[in-house]
Amino acid sequence: MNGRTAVPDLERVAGVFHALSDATRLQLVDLLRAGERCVCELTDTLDASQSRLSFHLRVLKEAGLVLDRREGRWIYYRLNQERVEEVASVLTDCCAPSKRWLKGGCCG
Amino acid sequence: MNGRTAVPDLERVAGVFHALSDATRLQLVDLLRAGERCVCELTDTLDASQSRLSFHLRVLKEAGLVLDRREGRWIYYRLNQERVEEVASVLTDCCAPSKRWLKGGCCG
DNA sequence: TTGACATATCAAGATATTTTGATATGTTAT
DNA sequence: ATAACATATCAAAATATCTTGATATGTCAA
Repeated sequence: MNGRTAVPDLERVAGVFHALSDATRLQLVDLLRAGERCVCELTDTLDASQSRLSFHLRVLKEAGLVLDRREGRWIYYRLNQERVEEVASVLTDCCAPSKRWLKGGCCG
Repeated sequence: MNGRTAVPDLERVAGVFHALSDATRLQLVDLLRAGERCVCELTDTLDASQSRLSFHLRVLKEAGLVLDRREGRWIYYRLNQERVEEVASVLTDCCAPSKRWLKGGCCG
């Protein structure tokens, strides 16, 4: 991005935050905190169109924040606790100045 | 957003995550973890154009993640620890299913 | 009081994201 | 086999974000 540093984590972390940067997706995450849900339950609850939620679920999935599994015709989504915790720790560490944060940061 | 719920926090939280969803801004936050910096130090370190960093700093500022103060011709930016911690706790709570998360969430 | 410096803001173009409606894919019941 | 269902994907339009270069604002030094 700036031609000098190669910080592999940067884009990935930014991608996870991007996945969390939308109100609809935050609502999805909020719903999934209570446990696995199939897409139709989510569309019902959020009163959102099928393709719209499908899009947002894909964004969350590609960021690694949710996992899915098929059961019959339904596809169930659930939080990927591990990934959420990993990102939570980025922010937690952010407030603990002694800890290294983004690998290879450019503090010169 | 979906016409049924009024979740004031949602957009604000989404806004903070959006501010964190860009590699340049994450680098800025990373730099500021070490303490206050003026814009010219940041542009030097990141080798980014002045107006570009100014734009990104504004995004961070509008999200409440950084604060600034003028000293002479320089403007110094620093992390707003409080806000960072607040957002960190959103994610931390996300992994603790018992706690309420987004106010007025739409779990029916 | 002019010039140089540090930073912000603006407008235009370049990119990326989101929504919508249509269609495709996979699954089950008949 | 066919129809109905649950979901994904696609293409196009609508929006939003980012970058760039130009200009504006505020501050200091000469």
